[in-house]
Amino acid sequence: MSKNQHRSVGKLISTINRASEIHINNMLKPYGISVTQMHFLMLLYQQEGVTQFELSKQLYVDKATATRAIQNLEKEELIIRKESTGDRRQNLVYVTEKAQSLKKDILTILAGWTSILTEGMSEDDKTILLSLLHHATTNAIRSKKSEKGES
Amino acid sequence: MSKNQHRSVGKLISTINRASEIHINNMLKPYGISVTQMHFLMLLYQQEGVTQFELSKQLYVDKATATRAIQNLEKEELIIRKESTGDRRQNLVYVTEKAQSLKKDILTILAGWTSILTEGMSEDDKTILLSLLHHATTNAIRSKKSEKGES
DNA sequence: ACATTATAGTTGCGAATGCAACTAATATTT
DNA sequence: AAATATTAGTTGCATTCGCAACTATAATGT
Repeated sequence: MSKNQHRSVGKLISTINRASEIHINNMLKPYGISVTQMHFLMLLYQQEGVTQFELSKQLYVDKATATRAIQNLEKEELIIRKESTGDRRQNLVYVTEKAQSLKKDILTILAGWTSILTEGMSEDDKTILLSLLHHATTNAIRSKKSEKGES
Repeated sequence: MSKNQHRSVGKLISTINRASEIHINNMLKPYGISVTQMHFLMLLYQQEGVTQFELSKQLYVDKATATRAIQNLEKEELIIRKESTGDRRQNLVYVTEKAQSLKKDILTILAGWTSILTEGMSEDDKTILLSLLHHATTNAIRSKKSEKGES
């Protein structure tokens, strides 16, 4: 009765996240990129010429993390950076052809992990889970902002 | 239409987890412990005289992580380790009085964060979220095991 | 009983990340 | 237009974690 009684949302999420990182990092090893770098790539498949700061905001990571992730993606020749002509502080980021050719593989890896996580759930459950997680994410972000000097 | 289209379970969980760690670590700073160390403490509030390896299994973290977390908890005088008499390889871990006196605070911090995460959800939704996360956790752990040499 | 194997815990290492301090460029104020 | 403040990006630092190698004990096989 007392064992495993403590199953808070936070603890469960932490456990899932650790497993996710290990699994996806292993799957991505042949491509020379990490989970976080993959998430940057996913954003860049949808948007061209975004700044690093904008990417860090969309992923809710520190801009220093963005710098390093993007540096590695550039080293792997998956993206290129162009200094913005309008504002020379900004780097605009673009995916390369090589990244485009990897897109299908990456989507497969991501979908594979999602399907492992949701194995045994009904389609409705999957939808509900996504919706509730999105709700919780919004709450988490709002809290994070209000603890700083938000707007 | 294309913005924020990529909202995979894994990405949402990663975002929530990052916010969780930052928030709870900040709240725990006065106590000199981290989120992970808190999770160890939570287990130890329910069980006396458990081995480090057992604790690492219950939290699904590497045993090296357990070693370091428990070392720090010992440094903070929140737990003590006793070499098992039956098997001298094992360290049996016990919480101290000091840890007991912190229990209420820690539970409050944890509950506070959970209630931030679930703000605006109905009671039913909270139950469903916990249940689906537990389901996903089970899937994640099974996958992790089967990728090694499981049983 | 002795040799081999397995197990609990520790330590070194590399990778990742947030924070804070810094640089360079732009925006704002006076 | 000169001075000040803000912003994008980078870098140093401290912390954390998983993996792999190692030590010591214990369990198993012959």
